[in-house]
Amino acid sequence: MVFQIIYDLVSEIPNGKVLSYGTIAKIMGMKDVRKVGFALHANRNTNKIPCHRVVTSDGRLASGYAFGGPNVQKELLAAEGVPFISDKQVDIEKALWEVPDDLSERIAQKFQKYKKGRK
DNA sequence: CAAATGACAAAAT
DNA sequence: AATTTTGCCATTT
Repeated sequence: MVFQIIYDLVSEIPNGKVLSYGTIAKIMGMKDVRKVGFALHANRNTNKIPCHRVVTSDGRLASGYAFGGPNVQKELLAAEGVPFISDKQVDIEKALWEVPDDLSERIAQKFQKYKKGRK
């Protein structure tokens, strides 16, 4: 399922970097960013999936439903060296991870393949 | 099976 | 400039 694809990508985010929902959607060629977050929320394997490295488009942390609270998320990010502009806003410009072309292509292909096979 | 839901984002007011 | 509406689709019920 697509959730797994999203998990794969998120799992590749290097330490100290973040991705926005919109970026993930763009990489996957997905037109709906909501289900990106939906995927993360559906999954509670926060120990396996670094969902704290996923932020909103302006670098702010996602809504309060983040695995234990935004404060925890901030802690985790700060501990990884993510630059913060203010209390709950990361410097998205500097912290945004530039996904390697080969990886992004691979992810996109996975999604396309899945989409094609589905129904 | 039809309908509701959802950690967002960009466009339109 | 700030707030509201629209888009959009996999998953779940």
